[in-house]
Amino acid sequence: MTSTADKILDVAQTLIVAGGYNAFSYADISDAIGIRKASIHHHFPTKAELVTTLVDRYRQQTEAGMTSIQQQVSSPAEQLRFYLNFWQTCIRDASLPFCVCAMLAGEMQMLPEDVASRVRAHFHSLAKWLASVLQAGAEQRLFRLDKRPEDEAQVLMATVHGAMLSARAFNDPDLFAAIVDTQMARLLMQGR
Amino acid sequence: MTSTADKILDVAQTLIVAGGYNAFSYADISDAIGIRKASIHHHFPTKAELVTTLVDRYRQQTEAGMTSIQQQVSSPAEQLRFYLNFWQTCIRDASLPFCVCAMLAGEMQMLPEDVASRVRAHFHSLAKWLASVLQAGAEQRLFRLDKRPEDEAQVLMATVHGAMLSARAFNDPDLFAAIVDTQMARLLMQGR
DNA sequence: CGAATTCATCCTACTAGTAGGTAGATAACA
DNA sequence: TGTTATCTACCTACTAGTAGGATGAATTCG
Repeated sequence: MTSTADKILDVAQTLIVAGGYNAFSYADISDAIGIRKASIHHHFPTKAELVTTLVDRYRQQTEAGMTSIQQQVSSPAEQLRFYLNFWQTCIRDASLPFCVCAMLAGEMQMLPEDVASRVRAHFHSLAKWLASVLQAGAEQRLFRLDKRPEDEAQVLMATVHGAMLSARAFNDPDLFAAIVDTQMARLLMQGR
Repeated sequence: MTSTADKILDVAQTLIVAGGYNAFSYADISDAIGIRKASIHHHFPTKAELVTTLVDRYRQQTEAGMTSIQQQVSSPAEQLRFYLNFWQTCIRDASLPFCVCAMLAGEMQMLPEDVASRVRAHFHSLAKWLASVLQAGAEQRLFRLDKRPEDEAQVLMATVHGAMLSARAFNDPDLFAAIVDTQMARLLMQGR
């Protein structure tokens, strides 16, 4: 049993992932969960506060996911594989076919500052996590890095987000896996 | 001297690039170019038609750009460099800090079908052009491709779009160049 | 115990403002 | 002259957000 506030955030997340900040309204949420608009305003007085809370929750879930990956598997190569598989699955079964923060990043200039700063923070922490995994992998001679782990992490992150976009543009979930797997293979020291 | 219709498209393009399909209105354009809303409707009866025309124009400009690159420089490596430099410059001087179609691709599900199909078409032709450049470069031993040119083109395109997103998220235009140059360097057969 | 009170949740009904779009008059132009 | 471009004025639907009341479940008080 989930709370009303959580249900509101769930619907809002789905709608944001589908079309961004400006593509959803309180009325949409109202219709989706069978509650009056005013009741949504009771839980989240303004749209900015709603999305702020939403991004906070998303960041928390992401952080938990990262920690979980690092606890469950020890090999940096497998850790990266887990991260990529997560999105591969999300996109394939259409459960979360886009990163909330990647979606919002495109609208950065139009977002309330409270939201924008949190989106930026997500990008920072994701880049940091990827860099740490890449660095650990490089130290264990699992990855071959041409540049600093931080730089390679930026490339990888961009590829992942771009692959989400391409999968959507081509309406082909498998394209995400194809792009990301190519990049993953390039990181692994193949035939060296 | 540009026509009113072109001025409308110019403003609309700037606004779409800033926040997507749902983040601009006829009133915004009206304010920007000092013309009444109704006059915009004279040129573009509906918003869908406006954006459809806009994407058509953008695709035409892109096509012309590609052709121009292939006429002016012969080396596939330089052709690719030209393409990447174009975006590097656009993003750095903030003239066109995002690809219109990449922006719209994120909102694919909410777009009018006429717009969506054109966005898809842009992705197809861009992927095709990149693949042809990569293939030519591989044949001339300028690029080292791990996979088929079509697959490598998809990776490259995703990286470019993802780099646009990152540059925006981090509010750092130079990040685009850093990401894209790393990927470019990887394509070139550097001492391997 | 039971009554009074607080509180959270949800509601109906409303606001001011904006969305995309239309009708019809007027002006400029070929 | 008719055609193209622009205007004023308006429409309906929707936007985020507010005011104030009904319900019911805790909590406090006599």
